[in-house]
Amino acid sequence: MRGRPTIYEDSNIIKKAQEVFWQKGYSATSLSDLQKATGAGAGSFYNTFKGGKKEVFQKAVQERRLAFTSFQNELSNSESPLELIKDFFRSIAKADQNEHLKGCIIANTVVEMTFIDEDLESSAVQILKEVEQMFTEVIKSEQLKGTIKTKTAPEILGKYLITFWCGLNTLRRMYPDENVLKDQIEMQLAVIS
Amino acid sequence: MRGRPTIYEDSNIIKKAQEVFWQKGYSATSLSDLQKATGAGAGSFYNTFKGGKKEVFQKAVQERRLAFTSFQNELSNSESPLELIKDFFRSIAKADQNEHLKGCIIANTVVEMTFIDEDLESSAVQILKEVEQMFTEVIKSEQLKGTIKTKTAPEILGKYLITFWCGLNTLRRMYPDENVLKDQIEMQLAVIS
DNA sequence: TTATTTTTGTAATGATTGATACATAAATAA
DNA sequence: TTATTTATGTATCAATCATTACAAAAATAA
Repeated sequence: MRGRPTIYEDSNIIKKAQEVFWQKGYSATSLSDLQKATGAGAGSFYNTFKGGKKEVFQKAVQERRLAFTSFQNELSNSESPLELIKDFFRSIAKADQNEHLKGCIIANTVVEMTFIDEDLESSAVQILKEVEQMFTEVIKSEQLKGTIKTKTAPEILGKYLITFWCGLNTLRRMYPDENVLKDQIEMQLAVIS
Repeated sequence: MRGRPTIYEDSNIIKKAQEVFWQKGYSATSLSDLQKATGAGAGSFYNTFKGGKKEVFQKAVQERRLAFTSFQNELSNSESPLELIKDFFRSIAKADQNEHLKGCIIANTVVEMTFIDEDLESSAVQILKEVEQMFTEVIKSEQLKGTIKTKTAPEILGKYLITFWCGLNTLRRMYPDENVLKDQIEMQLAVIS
């Protein structure tokens, strides 16, 4: 292949940009912030991402979506997928202070982008709905197996869990404290049993 | 009193500014946006609020806090405060599309301001904690009265409700639909009984 | 070598940001 | 009336915004 070799890999720019977006959100992150974080100057930046800031944000969000897809794979190989989901919630309590304050970039995006950018907002909403659907399906199957006694509709319980996820996104910032969060998470998970 | 009479009342500027902040958040709202919404030019604006944009945002948030204080008064005069709280949650489902998308300005602020402005973030967190405490106290008293059977600690149930409130803040944007929200709210309120 | 291609770094773009300067308007007090 | 005070409207500020322009760098192909 011809041309000057690439120093700043697309994937690396996205990763570094994601870190900044995750903390500061979309509007409060400047191109200057991104250039500092990625090391890439304006030349490389716009050569790689013609769509500029917005394209990189979209890709940072989609990058996060991959983590979810990967979790979905774990689920399908698991013997007790519900326990996997519960353990995932439980693991949140153990995160460090900074992770608590960062929260979930997808949930953050829904809140920030609602009247600002419809594309960014709706793609974040879609991801949350996919996660919700995953919750719902696992619950439905465990109800059939009889592992879950509650007869509440799986669609309601799936929405309950995604609501919890989004609520936890703020509770973590109010109380970035393992002990507080641990008790809350156990209490809310007990509803699904 | 001497001097040219005031056209743009402080309280009116704050109200109009709050509408914009509520929709667009802090960072994405420009002084130009505020001037259009309030009618006040830069002269009046900075004459009234020496602290500029940030001071007005603080006051818009505190203005919202008054709505909460007023609800607290209703509560203390009520014979069944828990039912009042539940009805408040139930009323959320009936809001119109735009209100759903706006969500709660306090919860929004916690998410947006975390790494941006510590003053604004922590004052929003404090308000959420006050609301949580109100929940907790009502639950505690109803447990003593025997109206609530659940023996779960009132502190846990209070945090459960504030977590629900913040989760609903995002669920409403995913499903700005009365029927969907109604069922979810009933399901989550049923936990406190 | 030379031509071609791609990336990089830097300088500049015009627009917008939040905030200030300041003259004028419009009231009251003396 | 005249002096004083306060609010308003407009012009302007430097800083920053996202983006573009473009020449130099650094590789391969011919």
